[in-house]
Amino acid sequence: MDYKAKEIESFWQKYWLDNRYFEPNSNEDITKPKKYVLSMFPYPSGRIHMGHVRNYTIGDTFARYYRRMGYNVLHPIGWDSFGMPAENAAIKHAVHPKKWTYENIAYMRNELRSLGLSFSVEREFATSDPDYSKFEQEFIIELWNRGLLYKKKSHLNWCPKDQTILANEQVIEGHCWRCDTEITQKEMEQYYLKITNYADELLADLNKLDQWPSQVKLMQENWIGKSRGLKFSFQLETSSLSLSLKNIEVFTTRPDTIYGVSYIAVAPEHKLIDDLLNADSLSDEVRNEILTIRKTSPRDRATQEKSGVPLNINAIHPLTGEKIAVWTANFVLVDYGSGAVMAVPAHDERDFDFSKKYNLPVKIVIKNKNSNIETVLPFTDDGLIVNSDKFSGLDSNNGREAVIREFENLKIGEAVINFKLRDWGISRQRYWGTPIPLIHCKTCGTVPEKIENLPVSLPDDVQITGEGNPLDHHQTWKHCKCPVCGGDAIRETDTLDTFVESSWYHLHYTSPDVKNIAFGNTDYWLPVDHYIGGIEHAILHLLYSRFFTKVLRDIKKVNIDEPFKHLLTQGMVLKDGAKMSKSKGNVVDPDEIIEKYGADTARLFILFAAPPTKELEWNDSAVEGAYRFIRRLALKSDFAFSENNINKILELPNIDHSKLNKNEKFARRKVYEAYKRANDVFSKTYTFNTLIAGVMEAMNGLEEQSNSEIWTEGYWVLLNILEPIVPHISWELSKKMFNLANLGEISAPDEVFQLDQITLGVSINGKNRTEISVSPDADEVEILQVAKKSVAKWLEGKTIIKEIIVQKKLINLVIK
RNA sequence: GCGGAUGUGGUGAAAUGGCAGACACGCCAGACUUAGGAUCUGGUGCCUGACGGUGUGGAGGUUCAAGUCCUCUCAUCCGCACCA
Repeated sequence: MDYKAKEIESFWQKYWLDNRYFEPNSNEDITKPKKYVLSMFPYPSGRIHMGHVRNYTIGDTFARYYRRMGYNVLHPIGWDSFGMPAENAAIKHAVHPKKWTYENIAYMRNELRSLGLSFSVEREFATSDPDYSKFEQEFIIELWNRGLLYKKKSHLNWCPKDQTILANEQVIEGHCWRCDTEITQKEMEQYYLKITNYADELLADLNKLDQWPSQVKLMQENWIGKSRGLKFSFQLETSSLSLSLKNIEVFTTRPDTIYGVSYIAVAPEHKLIDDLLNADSLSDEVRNEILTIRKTSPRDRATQEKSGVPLNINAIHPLTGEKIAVWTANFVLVDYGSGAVMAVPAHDERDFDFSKKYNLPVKIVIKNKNSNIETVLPFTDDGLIVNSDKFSGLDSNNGREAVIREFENLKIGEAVINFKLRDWGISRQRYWGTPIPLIHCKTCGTVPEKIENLPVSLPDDVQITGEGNPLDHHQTWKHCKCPVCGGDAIRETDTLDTFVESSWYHLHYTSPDVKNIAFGNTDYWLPVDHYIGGIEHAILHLLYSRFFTKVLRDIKKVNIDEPFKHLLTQGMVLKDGAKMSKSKGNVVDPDEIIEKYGADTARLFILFAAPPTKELEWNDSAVEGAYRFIRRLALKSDFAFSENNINKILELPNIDHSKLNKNEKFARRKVYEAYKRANDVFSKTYTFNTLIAGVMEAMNGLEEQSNSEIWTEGYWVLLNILEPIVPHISWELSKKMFNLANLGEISAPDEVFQLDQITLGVSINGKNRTEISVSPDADEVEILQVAKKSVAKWLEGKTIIKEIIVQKKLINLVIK
């Protein structure tokens, strides 16, 4: 048969669509086992790229495999369609974000279809659809009512010219990306989700994710950053001053170094500084220094040299009563712990650098346990406590507990747990996002919109210029009535971070009616069995969706703790050793590849060139190779089935294995080995490249013989294996030859794996010398006899001191 | 700096501690061809004329046996980056 990729592919794509072949069975009394396969949904940027092709091909391969194995498969797609690029396009090309977004979706939907991806059409949605916003706004209101959503002031990048907030990536070397104006920090009220309430559970439940890559779990663990330590206060010597603050609270994970404190450092934003500025007790020089640091963004501070100023005020060490100087320093973070640290320069690198710069005292309180080794400062490891009164002589571990107990007994401190994880800021001062469904009323305060008024939809009549927030300028949208008292009120003009939409879209796909129902049979469909996406989402998206799942569980919407059972993080697609990008000019356009070779070739190459988790190097001639293989598959089908044959073959031919010759037996074995390997790959290793190699070996084996029944059987099995990988050609041939009867489960006959002769390697002292061929029933004595004979020339004049036989593999003779 | 991953032919890559390089790309030689960027046959880690030797970033170690396990080290990539 000739291979005409285009004809075959468009025929089957239409066939699948017309027959609703990819729609899951949504009857409520579902008895079939299910699989939920999900590739991360795309942002509709305009055109698909090779990363998408890889992502969706991997997902599709799982989905098709499970369908073939008889599962009820949910394999949906949608669009993460809110976000900044639409507004950028609006600014640049004067096109409305909605128009731009939905046109992109229409185009990309066709691109994905041309790859033969088996997505459910009926469950597709875009997160910018008002129906989706409606459900999301309901959750947001619920969270507000439960106190999990709250307002807090925080600092944002502000462009004074455009009167707009800028995202970090819009700030280029401290200047606005549009107008190049120097940005400033502006304090504004922002909305936060209390993800920190779930910090402990998010950390602990990582242990349940046994099918996640360990490095993703580790990244999340570090991001959550749990640490245990001592919280206590230093009394301030404030006799000469009237300050509202009488003491400074600090947090330390090293209570064992408590006797080594030589100064205290507070963050420049610490309340104590406000007090001192108000009390006017600081010199102009110190005051200016503090104000300079305060103006510096946290990002810049991180790269600067450590610096600070003394505040000319002392604190009292709670155990020794010593006076300790209080400083402010640029490296102390205001929003971690209590915004102040006890500095132990001898045993902390930051404190050490700082003390060196300002000549502050350094007191050694920890020594290396091996006393022969001189202690090089700063010594930050655990060790033996010295110079610490009654704690001297303890090791760090015991010392920490002892000091904590002492503070707790004296009721001047306590053991506490701290997290690096901060609450999730979800408000954005942008147009193209889900409106936050809250209303500000002068008498009632901030109140949620009535549920029956949802969704709060975006107004279409806006001008997007990049200056200010269009919603804030829209008078008829902005002004409304208070849902509580009916008085004049103002809508919240902030919209939600798009990470909110992507935190629960996987749950919405369970709905058989995505426009009207938030969730379908969640108990049946959840969790997602295979989630496929880029490693770049290892922290934020995956943490937020885990969080959101737990929140929705707590408000009784779903009944699971973790949303994604198996996570497969795909590698990047490279060309010439670098990530494909326009600026490098190394982009390969999926549409062109499909046009030239067809979708099956693109899919086969992408799965064959590397295992899915590794980087994939694009190689034009290897793509040709993939194409050649598919064409060979089409051409050689003539050996298995004649097109003149009107009767299709509806069951496997009955082959008498014992009557076959060597090559025929070999071909059969290779075919069924490929089948076995395919099942292994889908259930354990996910290395589709080796599965394809197995199929190629089987094809090579078939070509070494000419028995047409074996060809027929070979095609029956190989098309079955290949269907998830190269669906179009597989359906085309399966239909022609077998009326699709081969696309179900297959059982491999045992006889094909039985060998007449087995080959064993013979080694001497571990070095491979030759190989022998024996009957599979040969006993050890016989095997050794043959083996020794085969290596006689190496044994001459030597004595064998050990004989090792590894079943079906090799013989190793140790000689002297 | 901390953490993680990866290092195997000319290239992409295979290999439950058991014959390293399966499968492909490329290359070489040949066949069929007016022609070949089609197809088919054979070859292809490196050194050597051959016997043979050698070989999985480098150095050690464990083992009858190491790409695989352990220690140290180098390189590349990725993530986090003052979290007290």
